[in-house]
Amino acid sequence: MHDKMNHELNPRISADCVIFGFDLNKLNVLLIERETVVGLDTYRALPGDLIFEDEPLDTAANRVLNELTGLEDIYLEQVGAFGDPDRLSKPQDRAWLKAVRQDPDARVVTIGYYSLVGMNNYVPQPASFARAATWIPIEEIGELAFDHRQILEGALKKLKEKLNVQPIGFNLLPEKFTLSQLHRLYEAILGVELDKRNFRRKMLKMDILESLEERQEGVPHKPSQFYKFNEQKYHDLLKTGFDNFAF
Amino acid sequence: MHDKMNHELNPRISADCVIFGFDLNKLNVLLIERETVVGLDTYRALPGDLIFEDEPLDTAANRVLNELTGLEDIYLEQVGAFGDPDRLSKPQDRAWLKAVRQDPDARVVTIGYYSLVGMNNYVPQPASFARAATWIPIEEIGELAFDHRQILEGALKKLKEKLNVQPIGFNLLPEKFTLSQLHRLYEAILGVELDKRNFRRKMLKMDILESLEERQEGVPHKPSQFYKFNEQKYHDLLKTGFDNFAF
DNA sequence: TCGCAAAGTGTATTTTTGACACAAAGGTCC
DNA sequence: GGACCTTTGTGTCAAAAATACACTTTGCGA
Repeated sequence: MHDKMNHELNPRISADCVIFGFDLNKLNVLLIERETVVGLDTYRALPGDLIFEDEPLDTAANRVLNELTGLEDIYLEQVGAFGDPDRLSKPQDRAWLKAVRQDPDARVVTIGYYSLVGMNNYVPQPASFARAATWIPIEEIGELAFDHRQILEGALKKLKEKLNVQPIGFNLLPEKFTLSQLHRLYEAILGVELDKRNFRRKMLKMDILESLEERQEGVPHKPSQFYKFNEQKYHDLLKTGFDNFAF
Repeated sequence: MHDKMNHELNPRISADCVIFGFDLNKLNVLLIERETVVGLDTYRALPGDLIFEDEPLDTAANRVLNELTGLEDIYLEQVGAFGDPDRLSKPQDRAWLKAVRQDPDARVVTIGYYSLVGMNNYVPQPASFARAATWIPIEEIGELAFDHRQILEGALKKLKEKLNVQPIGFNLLPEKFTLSQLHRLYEAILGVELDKRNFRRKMLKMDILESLEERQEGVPHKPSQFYKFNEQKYHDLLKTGFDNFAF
């Protein structure tokens, strides 16, 4: 819209990111702790901040995420807009806003995003106003700042829906993984038990996994086979028409 | 956030509505024509406008929709936020904004919504800056104002997804309808052909329709049976756990 | 070597899907 | 009133998919 770049903050619009991670056991979410305002407890929060005036929304989400946690180049999927006029009105949040925002009373509409990352190859690097950035198991997440709890619920709902339509779970796993890990991942996300044999049969029938020579080592039980996701086969499958990814 | 009401416009955030209607034959969308700016053709547009400063997003969407088309008390589902910095930069749009907006250069992020209404019991009543409000068959919709085309595509995608998860189609039909009408509706939304017998079998097996005594009259062929949607049975079904609504 | 823990595997039954064609009803037109 | 047109409404069979279910294998540790 403007010819010159305008990297001022847009005081009315922010982006918040729900980053899911999987530690091969439980589903986690990346949360930050804000710099403490003296004399007040502070909630954990989703990484998020105001966008720039001339910045596309998803670019902003990525930038903000990077500034607060060090995560880079993540594919973010939009959850939606959250715009309750009272969404910033909890006392702790008001205090924090007064401390850091130019216009702490402004109404801000936020755009929620979510993504999946492998917890292994990423160590949170808090910066900016994030005093800490930590993976928290999803069942242990209590109250969050602002309406972040609501954004989280929305993201989780979208994630579940998506998982029944696209085999996105691989983004949460290391490149090599076992079928049991994938199985646990599906159970963690969907929040239900899935029969082991039926899960394996269906997953393998999709023919988007490649079994590797390698097997687990040093485990005190039968070592399991490693697999990797075959993106090529997946795309071919989509082209030839396939839709039955649900469990 | 504020104690006193603040019905000023928020110059940065708008709401746009994609209203789907079904004329028992084709899927339509409710579009408005803006007041013409002298000397310029103008595109059709989705009903939409800036929100108020203290207004929840969905309230705003409903208000705006009502002001432009007369539609009232519609359940609107969010499509998402659309915030490309260049989304208002087409020349026709710029001219129109200059004519009507206080701050025509402001960057505006819009929140898209969609809904389904019965075309029968509603006649568009254009008002405000809408010179006309008209149902347009979805295949005949050409270029739209701003990024409204993109919002429309997004809404249609959500609608399809939703239809495979919830039998929402009934909202588009009169209270009494025939299975053929419902069949055509599904085909219109999903954009595919569905086998008549298989469609009927599956739909009836859900046991959420009630067949009425009444049949069609005055049609030059075998008259068809009327049905109505049984909301009670539908909710019971959800409680006992059912998920196979897809076609 | 015994025990433990998780991996890995097959079958039988039921349910769902998909493909497919013809008779029934009512109006229209001559 | 009979021929014809249009849309409704119906059943079966075969293939595919879902579900339920239990025991053997492997490797480590004690």
